[in-house]
Amino acid sequence: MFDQLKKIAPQLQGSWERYANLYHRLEVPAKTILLHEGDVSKKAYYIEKGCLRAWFNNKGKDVTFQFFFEQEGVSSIESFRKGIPSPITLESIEPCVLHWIHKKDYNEVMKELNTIPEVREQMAALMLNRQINYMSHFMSFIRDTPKERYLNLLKEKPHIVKRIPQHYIASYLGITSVSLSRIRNAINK
Amino acid sequence: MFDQLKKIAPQLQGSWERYANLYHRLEVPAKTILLHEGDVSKKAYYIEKGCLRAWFNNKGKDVTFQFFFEQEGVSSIESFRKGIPSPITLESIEPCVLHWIHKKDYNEVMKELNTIPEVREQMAALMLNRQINYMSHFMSFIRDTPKERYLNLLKEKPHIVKRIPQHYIASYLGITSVSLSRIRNAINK
DNA sequence: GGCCTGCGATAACAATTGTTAATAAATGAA
DNA sequence: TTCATTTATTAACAATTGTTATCGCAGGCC
Repeated sequence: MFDQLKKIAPQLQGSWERYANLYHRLEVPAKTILLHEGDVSKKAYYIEKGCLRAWFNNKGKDVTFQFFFEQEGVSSIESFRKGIPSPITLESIEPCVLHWIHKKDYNEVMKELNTIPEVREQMAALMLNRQINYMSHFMSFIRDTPKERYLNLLKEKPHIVKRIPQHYIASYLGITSVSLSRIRNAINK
Repeated sequence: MFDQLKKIAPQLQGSWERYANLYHRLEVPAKTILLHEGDVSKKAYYIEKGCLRAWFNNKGKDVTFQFFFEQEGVSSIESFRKGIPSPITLESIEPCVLHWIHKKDYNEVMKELNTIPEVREQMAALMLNRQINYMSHFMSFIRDTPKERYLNLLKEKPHIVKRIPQHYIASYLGITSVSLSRIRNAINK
């Protein structure tokens, strides 16, 4: 779970085990809600096995916002870090093996890690990359047609198309499942 | 230019003037390009007066990505911070009074500021907020219709609608200027 | 003033997407 | 296995948006 950080800050030696003990293992079936839209998030998750989606309710329909897979950390970042109501729901798509940490413990770990300049830089770089990812994802929405977005997804993130039910992908692409079905049909010709 | 930071780190007293001297004043007419798509950014700008837009070329048409106004810092963040070719062009919309700083100097200032925990926290919070802004902007694209996005813009950021030519706003909303004109016509009834 | 350019509105038609509904296939649980 | 639920496809029609082109207006520049 801390593989990357261990390389950067080996001087923390004994601390890693202590950190790992703050995480709690959790197995959940598919379609389990881990955080409800509107609630304040107190837990951050790490995915050992399975996948999740973040979605929100829009006029009675659910709109999928993002997917998460193995070896990824998951939270409603604004809710978890700022203590405000979450704009999104977190839900398992497949049966999952997760590890969660309480906000209180997470903050303690971060406090310690932040004393190490190398780790701090690494964290800042991670945040920058996350921001750049959101920006380029957003750019594709004002640049490309739904058909182009689907073809991009097939090329750039085929694991999503292979693993995620199509109607979730449709709303992730900003279209209806009917329209995605038509687009797929048009491509196979 | 450092108003916010002065409150957080008054102990830097004499440094502010030194920092301010690293900035160069620059006046430009409208439609001046400050950074070309594909070039590596070496300068970050601060807007004293006027406004800019970030746009990129898509199949011969330019697509506006973001607007910037007075008292805002502007750069192609991935190009400036990571030294990679910029995915966007920066261009003035109105005649502007700008202040720019060279990357080398910027890094020096940041190095000093990063030694102060309070400033570091403030910077991290700023980055977090930027990311949250991009996320919620993106959410509006998979949630709302073009008409709803325009109505949101009118409500949330009326200064953009008042000040920016309509065809730039259209591509910012992900639609053509013809379609935006139709939407405006439909609203006025 | 006269001219050019940029900007916005509108029309006509093509293309795409949304909506609703019906159906079929796949999946999962008892 | 059987049954119920979920998921994907297709059709028909409505609504929206894109494309192309024309027109009028206002601002800036000579």
